[in-house]
Amino acid sequence: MSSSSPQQRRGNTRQRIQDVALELFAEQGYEKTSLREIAERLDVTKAALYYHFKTKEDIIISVFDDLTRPIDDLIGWAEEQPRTLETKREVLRRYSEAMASGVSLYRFMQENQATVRELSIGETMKKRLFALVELLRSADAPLADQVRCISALFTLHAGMMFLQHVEGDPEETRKAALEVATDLIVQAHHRQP
Amino acid sequence: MSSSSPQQRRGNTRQRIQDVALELFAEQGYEKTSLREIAERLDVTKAALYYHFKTKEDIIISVFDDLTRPIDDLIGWAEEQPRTLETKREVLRRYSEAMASGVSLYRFMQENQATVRELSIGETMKKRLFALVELLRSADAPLADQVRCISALFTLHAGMMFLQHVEGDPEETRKAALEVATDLIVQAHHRQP
DNA sequence: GTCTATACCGTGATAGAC
DNA sequence: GTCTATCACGGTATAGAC
Repeated sequence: MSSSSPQQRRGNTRQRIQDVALELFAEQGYEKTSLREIAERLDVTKAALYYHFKTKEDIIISVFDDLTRPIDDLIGWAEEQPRTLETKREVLRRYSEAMASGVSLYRFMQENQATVRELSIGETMKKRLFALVELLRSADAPLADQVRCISALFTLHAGMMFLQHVEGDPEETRKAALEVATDLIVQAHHRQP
Repeated sequence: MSSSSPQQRRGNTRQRIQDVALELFAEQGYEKTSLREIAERLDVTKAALYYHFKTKEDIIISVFDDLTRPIDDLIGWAEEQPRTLETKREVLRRYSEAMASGVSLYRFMQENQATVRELSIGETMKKRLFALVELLRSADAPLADQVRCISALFTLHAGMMFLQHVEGDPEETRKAALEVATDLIVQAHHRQP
């Protein structure tokens, strides 16, 4: 018991910046959160942040990279599977779980789309979303069924964000959203050859 | 033909500020749009804007009030109707149309949720969304069916925003989204007594 | 290698002159 | 009704203390 005082000694500063930043970004929005505020919470100066990260954008990029690897893996896995209904169900299941274990980040992206769109992570996220839609939909299906696939994805988001504030048990709500989403892709899937 | 030159003479300045502001807010996001930029587009100074509006927030509030009256009317109308399936369908139909005729505003609210949430219009919008959900759902229905009602609303949003960039004819896409949304509330409705 | 002090320019906002 | 001047705060940058 020699070192390590009020706010932990060292080495973990970078990690602590990421944690605090994500928390505040998700709570108050990206632009409304100032670097000063992040620095004050950690009891350092603004300039200290610039030792660990080149810019404000860099902070959120690093968080994004760390927390969305599961989605990347999921897409990689799914693209090597046969395009069966069961594969699609599994994609939704895993996507729902991935979101649940990174709520803050997904809430941030949901509520700061205008910001994210101009950031470099915007392009990345857009590509992944398209990849997911591509995995779920059948190109020759009627337009309504293609909408169903996208709607399924949005339902999972809605289930996490909007519903969480209204109903009781989040986990139960997540399951319900997953059920509805699955239902949608089942309908869309069955109408194809 | 005496007055009215390069940029229209007068009296409509307030209106022109609203138009330009909404356009830029929807395009680049609320925070990324500076008052200087708005002023420059109109060929006046920043301070001139402050004659017409107390704050930046006041600008978007005024636009919001002007453009969301249809939703307010819709809710008022629906609350006096019998809670039948046909009423619910009509709510979705009109909501979809209302969004179509105010795309910029809805896109702004969709992509700047974090900002809107802290603004006074956030509370108003939240109340209206809840009112709409209340009109669509049946309190005693299973959780999954309640999710379906919310999902229906989100599907309309998705149909307007996300899909618009991907597919071809926006009007056709809107119709498809409306179809899927209607389908969802039909399912939810039939499972109640 | 980790941080502080300090300064730069752009932002929303205000007061007061024309 | 519109402008100039001025303000505090935002992200960013660098020099240098430990």
